[in-house]
Amino acid sequence: MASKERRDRERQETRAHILDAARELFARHGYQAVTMREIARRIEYTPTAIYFHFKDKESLLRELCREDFQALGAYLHRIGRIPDPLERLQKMGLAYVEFGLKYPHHYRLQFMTPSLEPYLGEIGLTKGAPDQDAYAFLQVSVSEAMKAGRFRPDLKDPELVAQVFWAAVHGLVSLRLTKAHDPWIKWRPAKRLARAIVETLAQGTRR
Amino acid sequence: MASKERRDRERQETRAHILDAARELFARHGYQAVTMREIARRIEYTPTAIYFHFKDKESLLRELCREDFQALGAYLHRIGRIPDPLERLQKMGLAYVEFGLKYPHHYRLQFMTPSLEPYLGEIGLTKGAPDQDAYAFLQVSVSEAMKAGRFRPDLKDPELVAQVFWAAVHGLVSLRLTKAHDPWIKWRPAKRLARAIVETLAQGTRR
DNA sequence: GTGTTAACTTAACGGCGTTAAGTATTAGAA
DNA sequence: TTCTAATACTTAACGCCGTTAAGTTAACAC
Repeated sequence: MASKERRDRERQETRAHILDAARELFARHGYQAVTMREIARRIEYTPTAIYFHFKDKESLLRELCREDFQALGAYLHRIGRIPDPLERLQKMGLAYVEFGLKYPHHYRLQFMTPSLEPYLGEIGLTKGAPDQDAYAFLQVSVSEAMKAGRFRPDLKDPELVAQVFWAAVHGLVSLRLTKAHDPWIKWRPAKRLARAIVETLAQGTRR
Repeated sequence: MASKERRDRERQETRAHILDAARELFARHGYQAVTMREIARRIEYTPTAIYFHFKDKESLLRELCREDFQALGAYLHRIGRIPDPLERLQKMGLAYVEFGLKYPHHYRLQFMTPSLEPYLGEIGLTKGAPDQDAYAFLQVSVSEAMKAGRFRPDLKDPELVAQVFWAAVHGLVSLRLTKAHDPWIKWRPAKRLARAIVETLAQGTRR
């Protein structure tokens, strides 16, 4: 009957509850610091109940990460199709850094958490769809710039150039996240650094 | 009498034993995965014995890290004083990536482990000594290049440029370490990526 | 009305980092 | 030479953790 559907709905609701609690706690304290017991307490269930909805702590993480990758994809795709591919690449770089520093905990989970290393390809995002797969979007933009002859002639491999761009912006975000409060370093404002990086990349790859 | 010195020496020896065991286990399995009990087993003491020599697990990490920072400083300083500062910066970038990928676990501890975030300034390295403080060495080289008028005229802040260089090479190392086996990405060889990055940086900042 | 299943809870396991309390060995003082 | 005190440990335990086996309860199918 309809009761079956209601139960299904209720199941999805508690599932979502768990995810919400986990998301907030992970975001506030980091993956490692959060315990299953704490998540359970938050939603007023016993720890065991979570295991009825998720295999283990790591699958919680992966589920959240899947959502975050989609969010990043959308965030970058929002930039849209700026006609000039080099300019688009610069805007993407700025947006990437913005995303990373705006949602540091999401970013940590996605790109700085080793435990989820081998599973990224298996979390069910459609590879190559530019609005979901930010890396594909980057590749496409690099390829277009290359086809338009905007890069130095010795840069013939789009994948290589894409990886150079990605590495540079990721470096900025991840360094600032791990060494944010280190008195050893007198950090320049992130915005200025981001601009300097994307400009250097553009200048350095330009024909 | 002399027995005091012998005891001191013995104390240092077991201390070193603990550090050696910790170093190897951290390197093989990563900080989080290694337990104090395992370290103790390795050196045939009880777990409690470690606490006589070190405050807790994290101070083990910090002590090892101190050594690693010195190692990196020496590794880069080895490059010596190539007269042309832009060329020197490129060589430093390549060496940095080499170091990171050659000693991935050391690198992880130094630059990708959040728990040691606020203590970097307190681990007893001499700040500013170019053979110990790799960041100082980088700064000096950037400053020299700037004074020699090798950079674009709009690049007037040595600290900013140093941070751009660092971010780029760190991005390469850390991305490759966390996403090394991700089938999502078809990684280009690290050497080629490193060369492409330092060339792009040099081209992109050059006058 | 009875049996089955879904969605939980209770209780427990083995492991963790860490600490309080105890113990042998040694050093130096009386 | 005996006593005291410190050193370098060990034993036992605490309060956590992720996870699981077994039990419970309520709603449904027949």
